[in-house]
Amino acid sequence: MNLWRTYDGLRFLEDELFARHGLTAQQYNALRLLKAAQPDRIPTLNLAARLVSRAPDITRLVDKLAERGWVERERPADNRRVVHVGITESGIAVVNELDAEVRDCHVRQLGHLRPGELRTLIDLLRKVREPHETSDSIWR
Amino acid sequence: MNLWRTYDGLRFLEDELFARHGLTAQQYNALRLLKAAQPDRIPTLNLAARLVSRAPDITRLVDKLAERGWVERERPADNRRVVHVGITESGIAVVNELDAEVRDCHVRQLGHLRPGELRTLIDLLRKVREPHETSDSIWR
DNA sequence: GGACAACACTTGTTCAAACAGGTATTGTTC
DNA sequence: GAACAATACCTGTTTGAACAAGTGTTGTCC
Repeated sequence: MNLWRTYDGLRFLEDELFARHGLTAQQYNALRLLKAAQPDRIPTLNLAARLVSRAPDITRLVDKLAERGWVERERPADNRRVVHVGITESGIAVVNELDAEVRDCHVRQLGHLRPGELRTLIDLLRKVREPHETSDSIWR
Repeated sequence: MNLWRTYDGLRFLEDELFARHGLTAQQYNALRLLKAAQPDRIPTLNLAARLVSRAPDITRLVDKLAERGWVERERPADNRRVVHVGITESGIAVVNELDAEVRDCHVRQLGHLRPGELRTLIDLLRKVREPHETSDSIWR
């Protein structure tokens, strides 16, 4: 319950930030990952696996980003099952615009902790997660 | 992001548990609080303030609990603005039934941590939250 | 005591999350 | 090389979360 309450409190600040720009935290996260993967494109479900929250609805999440012209999809000829998703120039611009605001938000969220406390918290959270992550998770 | 990821992983276990009994974590939380307040009834918005997540939709949350006969509502004659919510016998029975399962779930979630680590985590999470809680919050 | 603000919800509506089941494509086995 | 399973998404539908605006009730100030 402590974890839940804390998450809920911090999330409120983020949600407000992202809502001002018309997107959700999860959508921003997807854009950020696609920007990091750039110039490569990555398969849809691969993207889903890297997101913070599990996303059974990844198709529609990408739909919404595509509608705004922030990502592009492509079905490669050599394997027409997968759909490769890549970020566009305007998508990169959005992530860059948000960068400073996100940093400020993190300071408001956690800036009152001493660096050592933050370190301990991160280590403890990783330890909490450890048995719950699958062996191939990028979060281990 | 560590907090988000950890919350998301642990929540999955809970959600599964509560879903098997046809309710959400937030609904269970409301029932638990009403049971604790028993035999008193508490005003709707007062209940909302005690919940873990903020709940602008408290009315419909209570609606759903009332539909299943787990809570009762009453509009007192001396102040017809408020609605007092109380748990019923069958509501109490549901919370009691779930009690053991919830305990097991917590063990699966956090049982691999040493008591000292858990203590440190709780203290750190409270410190993270502190500036984000209003002065009258029951979570300080 | 009548106007007006404050209170405590309630309702309408929109949107994202979740699950189940479906489709198109490719590997695999005999 | 044909059947069958596995892969990688996609779609239909339900449900909860969220915000904005509305309603009925009570305090308060002149």
